[in-house]
Amino acid sequence: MKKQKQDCDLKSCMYCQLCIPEWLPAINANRQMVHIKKGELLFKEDEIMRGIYFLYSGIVKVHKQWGQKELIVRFAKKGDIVGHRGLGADTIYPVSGTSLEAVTACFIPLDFFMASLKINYDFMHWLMLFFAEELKQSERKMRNLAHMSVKGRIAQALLLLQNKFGVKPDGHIDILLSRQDLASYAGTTYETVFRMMSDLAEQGILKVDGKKITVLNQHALEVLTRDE
Amino acid sequence: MKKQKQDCDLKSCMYCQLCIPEWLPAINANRQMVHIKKGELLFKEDEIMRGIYFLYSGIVKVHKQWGQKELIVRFAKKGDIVGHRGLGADTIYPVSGTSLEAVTACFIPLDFFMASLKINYDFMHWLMLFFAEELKQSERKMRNLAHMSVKGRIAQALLLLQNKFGVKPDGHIDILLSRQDLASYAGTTYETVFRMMSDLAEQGILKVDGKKITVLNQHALEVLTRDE
DNA sequence: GAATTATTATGATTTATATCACAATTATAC
DNA sequence: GTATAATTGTGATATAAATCATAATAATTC
Repeated sequence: MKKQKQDCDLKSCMYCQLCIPEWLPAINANRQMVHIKKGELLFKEDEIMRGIYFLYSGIVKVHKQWGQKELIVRFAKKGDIVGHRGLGADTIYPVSGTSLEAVTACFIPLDFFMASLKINYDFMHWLMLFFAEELKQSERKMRNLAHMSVKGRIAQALLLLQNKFGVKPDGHIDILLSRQDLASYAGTTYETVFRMMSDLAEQGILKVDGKKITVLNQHALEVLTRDE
Repeated sequence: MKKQKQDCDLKSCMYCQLCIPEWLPAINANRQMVHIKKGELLFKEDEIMRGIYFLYSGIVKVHKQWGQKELIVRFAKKGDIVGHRGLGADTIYPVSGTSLEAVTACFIPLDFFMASLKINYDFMHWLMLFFAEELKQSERKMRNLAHMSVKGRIAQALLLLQNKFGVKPDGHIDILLSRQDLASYAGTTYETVFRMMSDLAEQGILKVDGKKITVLNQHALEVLTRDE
């Protein structure tokens, strides 16, 4: 991972948008542009938190390990904040961030970030509500892992991905994931993902062409995510 | 649920501790004491958020439903904040709060609570870090549900309970849960909880006497929560 | 562009854990 | 203090989904 000074427009993330204008020069002086290639680590689970990242381009998967198995807790794209899960009682990253395609990000060192919070009420308010929203989503997913069937969780995962990344002109969800990543996101194995997706394709609910997945019947997917 | 004006010392929760002294009279004017009996709802999943609660006494389980099944995401005791999961993009409670024993709580209406945040930087900062910490814990549990065995999850649940509620002089964890509640906390069924606990008792790791559970070998439980 | 590595496809087999069933307690209510 | 409901204990059975195995593609790398 290389770091370099380089300009961004200072208005493409919530940090720059919500900090007071007088603070922007300070941000400019403290930020570092970070470039990583596809498949590289941006930050690593269990390591001491160095700071926060705001993504300029590319996609990052945020994941936790359990022995050989992983669970993807979130995907982040342009404009998103990542690394903030390290905040709290200790400042150890509880997750890793790995790029799925080449990533450019703005790195804010932890001490400067914490100082920013003291000055910028609006940003801290936003961050607090953002954590609240992520907690909601996390607990919804937790319940799904505990009680929903695998097919329901895969349906839910596809709906969330479509909602976050949108679709290309031809209709396929605008993110290309390996079966293994999809499995890690839905909390299952890639073999099971394969079987369930074949099944959904046969039923005409999905169209699957390699990594390009098109939702043909969104309502049917939503029904699969309902209880009972 | 009955509400009544009644004094508390205005210093038993983080809200009163971190708000500026000048704000305390406003808190005093807006808070409402709430009393509910064992097994009653304090707030209900999917309902519009009315406000936040701080517990004075009793224990509350915070839980989500999935059809007939439930998942307990957290237990709260004296001093703890509950109902804050309603904050975020919308203000719908994503969970229910049910008392496990008679509860007295301080209710703060949502609009006054939001106003408090604007005035009291220290409290908002604490709340933000509290959300961050809860998100960490939530995602750890999420990973456990996805990849850890049931026995590991039960061991983890017992360790968390012992850590939060402590032990009575005779050594048993200072919270009495039904097997079903323990199961809902560990993300399994009460039959499986029973079997696993019998097993752990046979191995001399636990002592189980009705609802009184004593951890005899904490290290052995911790080993069960490790990966591989 | 050949060689190596990773991903995808697919069936067979195993296993952990839920579900079902019912008796025995224990708690709660009237 | 008896009646009713809820919780606990325990074995038998079912099943969803993981694991194992192996071939077929596809994607990197040198």
